[in-house]
Amino acid sequence: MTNETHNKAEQDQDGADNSKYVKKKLLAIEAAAKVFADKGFHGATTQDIAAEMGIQQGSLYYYFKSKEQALQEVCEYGFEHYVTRMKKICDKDQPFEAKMLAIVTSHLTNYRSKHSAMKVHNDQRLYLPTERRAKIKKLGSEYRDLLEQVLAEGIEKNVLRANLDTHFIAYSIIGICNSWGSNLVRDDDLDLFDTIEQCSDLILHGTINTTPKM
Amino acid sequence: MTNETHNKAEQDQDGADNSKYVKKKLLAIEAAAKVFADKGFHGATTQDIAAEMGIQQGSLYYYFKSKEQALQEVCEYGFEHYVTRMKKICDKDQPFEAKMLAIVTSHLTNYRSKHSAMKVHNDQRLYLPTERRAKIKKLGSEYRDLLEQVLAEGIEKNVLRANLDTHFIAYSIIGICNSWGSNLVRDDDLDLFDTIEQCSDLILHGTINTTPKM
Amino acid sequence: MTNETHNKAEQDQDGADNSKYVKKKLLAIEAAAKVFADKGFHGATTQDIAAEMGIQQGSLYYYFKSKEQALQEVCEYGFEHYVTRMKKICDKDQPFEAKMLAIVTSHLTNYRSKHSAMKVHNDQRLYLPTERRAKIKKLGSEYRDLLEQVLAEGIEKNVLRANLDTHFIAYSIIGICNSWGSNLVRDDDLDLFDTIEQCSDLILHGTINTTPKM
Amino acid sequence: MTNETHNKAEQDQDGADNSKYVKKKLLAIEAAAKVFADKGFHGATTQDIAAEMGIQQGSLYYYFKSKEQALQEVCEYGFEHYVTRMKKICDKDQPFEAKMLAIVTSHLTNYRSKHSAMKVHNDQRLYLPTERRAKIKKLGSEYRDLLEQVLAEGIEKNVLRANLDTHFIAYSIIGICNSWGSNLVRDDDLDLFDTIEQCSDLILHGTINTTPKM
DNA sequence: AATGAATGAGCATTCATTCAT
DNA sequence: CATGAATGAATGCTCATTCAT
Repeated sequence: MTNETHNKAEQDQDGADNSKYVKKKLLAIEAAAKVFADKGFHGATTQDIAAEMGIQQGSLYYYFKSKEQALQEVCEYGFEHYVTRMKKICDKDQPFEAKMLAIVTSHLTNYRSKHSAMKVHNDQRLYLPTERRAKIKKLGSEYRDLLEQVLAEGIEKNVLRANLDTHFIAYSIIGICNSWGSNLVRDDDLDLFDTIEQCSDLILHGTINTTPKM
Repeated sequence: MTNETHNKAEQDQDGADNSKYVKKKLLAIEAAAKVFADKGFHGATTQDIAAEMGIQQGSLYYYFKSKEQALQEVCEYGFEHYVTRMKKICDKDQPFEAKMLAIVTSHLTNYRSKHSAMKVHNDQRLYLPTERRAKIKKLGSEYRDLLEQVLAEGIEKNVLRANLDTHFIAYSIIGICNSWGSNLVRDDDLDLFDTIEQCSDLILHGTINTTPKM
Repeated sequence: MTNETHNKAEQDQDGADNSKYVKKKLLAIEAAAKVFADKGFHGATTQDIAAEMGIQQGSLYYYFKSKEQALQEVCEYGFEHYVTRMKKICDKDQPFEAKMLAIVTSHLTNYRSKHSAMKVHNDQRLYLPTERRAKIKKLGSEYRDLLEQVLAEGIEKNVLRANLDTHFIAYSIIGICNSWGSNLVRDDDLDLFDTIEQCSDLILHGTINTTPKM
Repeated sequence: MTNETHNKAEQDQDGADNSKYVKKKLLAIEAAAKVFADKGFHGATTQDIAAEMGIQQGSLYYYFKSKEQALQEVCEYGFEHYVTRMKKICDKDQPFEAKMLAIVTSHLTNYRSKHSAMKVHNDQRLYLPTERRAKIKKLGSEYRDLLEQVLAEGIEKNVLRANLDTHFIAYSIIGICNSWGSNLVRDDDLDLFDTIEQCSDLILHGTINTTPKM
């Protein structure tokens, strides 16, 4: 619990009807996310973020103690429900293919809804000092671990090839999904469900034609 | 004799024995690449680059007219032999699998040799103003086009599944390779050839076990 | 509410009680005028201007968007009430000699009150890019036109010699006045009214003795 | 005689056949004059001057020890034959009107031939530190003194009005001439001899019509 | 809850100057 | 004579941050 200062920017859950603050804080995070996504952390100015919110530059400090904290919060926000959702998917008793589809869907859908924050998480989190990255890192490994478990299960059940390196495949899946996630953010015309389907298909079946040649 | 401008930073191809300049200019590009890769374009300072080269900040402007131009040159440098190599691979008369392996090898090897410049190209080129990105963009599409051709060939020869969307697959391959490329840059212990093999395998065969269950 | 830009330096006429800003902005213009007059536009630093105001260098940019804009505003300020006053003089129904005296008085008095700004207008306005000079140019021609009209009237009424080139004389009057204006700025001991009288006398009667020789 | 250093830039009259150096040095002064006239002392760069001469920036230091020295030499060069010529005019036994015409002619002609240097002398000499201005100042007062003598003579001979303040008139004449000199530099279409005539006429006869009204 | 005003450190860039070759 | 290479100090400008109101 941060009880060192009484700066509003540090107390997030006062319990009472600070609902107005909470709502505006969310807007602040989203504004920061958008601006960081567009210009990068160092390329963005607090003035940019304030303008995006429609407030004055100085007022921003009511919501964030510093620019760095804004980045941290954006990254955490972009990753928040992520692991939670992944856990739910893992816990369900479903065939491997269904799980994989659910995972890809979850990943890419997140890009479309919290797009900016996700992009910021992927591209800009490295500009945070190590201390600030702790929570984000933990979430990241949790996510990867869960994914690896799903893959291990697949192998065990003989659905996946026995010689697969689950660590490698997990990274690759995340890589493909992030890559398409960026495209989804950049290109509004790109169809979400089509992309999901194609990603899953590639991950599952690769590109080689396995039906016997005639 | 270029007697309109005497700024070395503007003349790139004098032909004569300006080999000393050319050599140091290359060092400048590599220093800039390293610094941009580490800190991002906006997070890096010209002082950082100069320090990396072992010269004074002001002297850097003997080699680059501006920080932006440095970024441009790094991006172009990182992509230079890229398309050339891809063309060579495409022109050879080889089975599809061999070509794909060659492509992945080329892509990932480039990351290890010109690692920083490649990373900068991928992550920072968007911070260049559109005019400066023209050449880079052209190289990018050429690369993608060549890759799509290879895939189309594979489909035609019945090596690849007929229902593949070459555009989608091309993007995905580039996505996986860049994702692993970043890992190769970040983690020196990662084995290059192992990574190459696993990437190719995933792209070709996916994850699903196709041998009949017993 | 201007909510597109929140840079004070861009909003000049808010109307409301931004009187504090307006007052300090005026001080800023006068400080800039003094410094530009002393050291020339390129020889002056923003640090000089800030020091003259007693604020920090960076704070200067709250009042001016750029050094160039400061020069522009100083020039316009130095010329502002100028044409207005000239118009009033022209409109009055007075004999030519009285008008000419009024014009010289107005010109030289302005040097003493807004001395620096006037000097800057005369000596430094050429360092402004053409776009920034538009308003200043317009004011300048208006001034000259009015002066030429006064002269034309004088000729018409047979007070002035018929063979005078009004354009040439107008330029010359401005030349003499500016020349003495500079002296007035440089030398505080110079008597304003004496200078005015002598200037008018020279312009009107030249130097030649017209009383018949004995 | 400066015999402290052996820098070529300080030895001007070696006696031998340094005619090549002398010629190029003159070109250097004229190049500096042009550039200073266009951009002002502080606005001009040594690179500009070198470019104007067609040499490299570093090579300029063969001709000038410093930028300031270049300014000094330009100013002196622009004023050099000036006083000499004035002396010749004064010494001749001519009626006052002829002398005045000769003076104005000399002044304005100089602007057309050494135009840039003259302009620099007038507008930029103040940016020199006091020590460097000694010679220029001396020349300036000599010039003014001679002019005042001519005027005093005119009064004595009853050609000029007895109540004239020679000091004031001398300054005014210089003021008018410089003002038109600048115009001559700026506007190539302006007719030199027409300007000379009109200036003399204004100085001598003023603007007032002295012929009795009918 | 928000803002206007100010700050001060940092940054890209310029430029006069030097000097070995 | 001339240049290429380098320097380092200065300068315009930006921006995160603070704080009284």
